[in-house]
Amino acid sequence: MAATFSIGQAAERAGCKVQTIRYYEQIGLLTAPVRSGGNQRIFGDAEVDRLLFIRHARELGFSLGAIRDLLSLADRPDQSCEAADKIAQAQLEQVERRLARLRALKLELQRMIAQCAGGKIANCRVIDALSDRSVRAAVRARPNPGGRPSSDRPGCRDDGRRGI
Amino acid sequence: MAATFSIGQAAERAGCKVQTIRYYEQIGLLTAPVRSGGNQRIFGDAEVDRLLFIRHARELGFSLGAIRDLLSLADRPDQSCEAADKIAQAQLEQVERRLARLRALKLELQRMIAQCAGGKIANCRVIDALSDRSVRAAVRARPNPGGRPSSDRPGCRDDGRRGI
DNA sequence: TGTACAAGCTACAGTCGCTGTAGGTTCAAG
DNA sequence: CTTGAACCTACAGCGACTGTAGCTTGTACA
Repeated sequence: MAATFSIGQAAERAGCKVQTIRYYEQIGLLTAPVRSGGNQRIFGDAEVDRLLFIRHARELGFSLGAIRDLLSLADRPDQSCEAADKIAQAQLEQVERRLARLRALKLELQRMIAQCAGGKIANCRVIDALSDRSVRAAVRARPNPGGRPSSDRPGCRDDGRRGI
Repeated sequence: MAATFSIGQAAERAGCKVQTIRYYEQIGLLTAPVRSGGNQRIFGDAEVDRLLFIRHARELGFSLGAIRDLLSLADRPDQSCEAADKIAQAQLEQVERRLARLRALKLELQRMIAQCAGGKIANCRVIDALSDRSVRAAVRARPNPGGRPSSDRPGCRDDGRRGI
């Protein structure tokens, strides 16, 4: 006999809020589940899996629109996966652009902090650090703006799942 | 003689919308510029630089609050470093967390794409990867052991709104 | 100098992806 | 049977824009 879950249990499994599930249902990303006699939602494994898929994709930065596309692709298993690949590729490119910029900013912040050893912020260049020109310079100065497979640790930590 | 720009020209230079500039002024991120006789805003190089800074920082995922802090570093170059150093340090930590997070995302996206060898959806590893429990755990696993999904950052689609 | 039309102005509503609250109902443990 | 947690709907609010309405200003060309 198949497992069933209340909305609270489903939320716990997916690592999201109860309201988020209701919101996904409301916008049609999840189909409305069956209800109990007392009008409470009852989720099965399939629904929870779909929810997990959505949450995971959100954590990877996919928009709900992109997730809707991915889900509809997954619903038609005979088609080519070219479209899914395209979506993931676009996401990867965006991530790489952000990485390059962030690395430049990190260098600049480190430089500032090092310079700033108890004195004045005489030549603070935060703004320069992020102006188009200097970012391009900083990225160019570094040999690897997103090319080689780096040896970065994958198990890095972040206190918030949102924000990048 | 210093260059001046209309709001439209400033927007073009910063790569944002006219309304966005007015919004930044409204919330006090940009100081109100001088106006022409006909009440139209006139921007100088300094204002455009500041605007560029805001846009790049936004692209890096900083909130407007954090950007306000970063700007305050640049705005008070004569002050003692102590307060500024704190802000820079906090921002650096945030940058490092974002970098770590982005590296993990990049690896996973690369892995997904590498395995999607242009077949059919039925074998599409992109969709698989998003459904895979172990992968999901690896990405999500940044510390949230208390159970509650971290809600310290309100969700909005500042990420992923372009490019996917 | 007149005129057309692009670009500016203010004010306000809508968007995305949630999150919170109010006020009521249902369920399960004691 | 009671209590209190969890559920329900409906709606407001957030951050960071984005769009629209209805008006005014600037400018290029005849």
